[in-house]
Amino acid sequence: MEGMEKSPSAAAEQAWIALLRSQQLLLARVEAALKAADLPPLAWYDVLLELSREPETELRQFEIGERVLLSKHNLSRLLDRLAAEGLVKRQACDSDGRGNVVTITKKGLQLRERMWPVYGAAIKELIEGPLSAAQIRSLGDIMQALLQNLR
Amino acid sequence: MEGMEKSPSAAAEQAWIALLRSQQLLLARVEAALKAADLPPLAWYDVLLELSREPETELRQFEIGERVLLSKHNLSRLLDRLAAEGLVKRQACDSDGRGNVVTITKKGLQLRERMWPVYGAAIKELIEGPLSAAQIRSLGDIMQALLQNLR
DNA sequence: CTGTTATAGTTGCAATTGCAACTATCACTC
DNA sequence: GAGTGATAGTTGCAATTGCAACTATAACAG
Repeated sequence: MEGMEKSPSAAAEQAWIALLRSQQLLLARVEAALKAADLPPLAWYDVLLELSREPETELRQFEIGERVLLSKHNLSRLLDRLAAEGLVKRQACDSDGRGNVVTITKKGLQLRERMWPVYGAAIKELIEGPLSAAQIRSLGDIMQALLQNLR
Repeated sequence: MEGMEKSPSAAAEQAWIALLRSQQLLLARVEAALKAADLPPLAWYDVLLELSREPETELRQFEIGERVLLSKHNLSRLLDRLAAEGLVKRQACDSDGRGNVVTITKKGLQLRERMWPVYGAAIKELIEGPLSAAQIRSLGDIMQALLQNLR
């Protein structure tokens, strides 16, 4: 009764564990690189990046939350910090009295630009270093497939 | 001057982002599955698993830390919780007066066994569901390569 | 031995996260 | 337009994490 197993195959288990570990270590490396350069954590970058895609456009808070995968209360307080640093501006939304719209400030744009070289270099080293171009493509495809499955 | 770029290629960046996102979502799914079954978080499983590989053998605290990728103070307190629940036993090490040795209890073994079906089913669904056998092999290989690079 | 440095682990404190409860507005139905 | 349920966001509180300082032992050089 092959297909009825509820446990994963050995290959899947091994891949899962390697995925878990490497992700943990990769993330730690990136965070360490940012910290070493006296820069804020990755979560700040993510939010700033989303906002800087179209710097003029206001984003609703929940839109940011969807893109960055942050729970709303969590995002609420992250934005508190970002706003306190003058990196974003949060205003009441006139078309929806419950909500806020958020825009990035000049200072926020600048910070994101300062973060990117450090972040980018880390990605380059950690991904392009050990992997061939074919592997990178393959990694991208596989991760996309995993993501599809999570919708 | 192609090779001198400090930014990652578009493919590498895309793969990185997909990796980041999928890992985040996968982990959330697994944790949610455990919680839904009234089971403790994944970190507990990891520690219990390492200890249950040879249930008779005592492990030094730092050995657990190495295998589970947990900072020492973090592990120290996680073991506090596990010990408080009677899942592990922590004793002074006689061959090294600074250290502790940790063993898993019957109750700890039983908990790990109760966790595995839930965890395993989640892995099966999340990894084997969307990926072909070849992709799973490929994923394992790629993650290994990334890990190698992190030594 | 004695002094120095490294290792194992714990603890206090601040920052972050997760959860549940709460407020306010919106959208929809009757 | 009053009532109901959903949505956007905030807040309080407890649990977890990260960091730095601390204790105690070990290991090693002279």
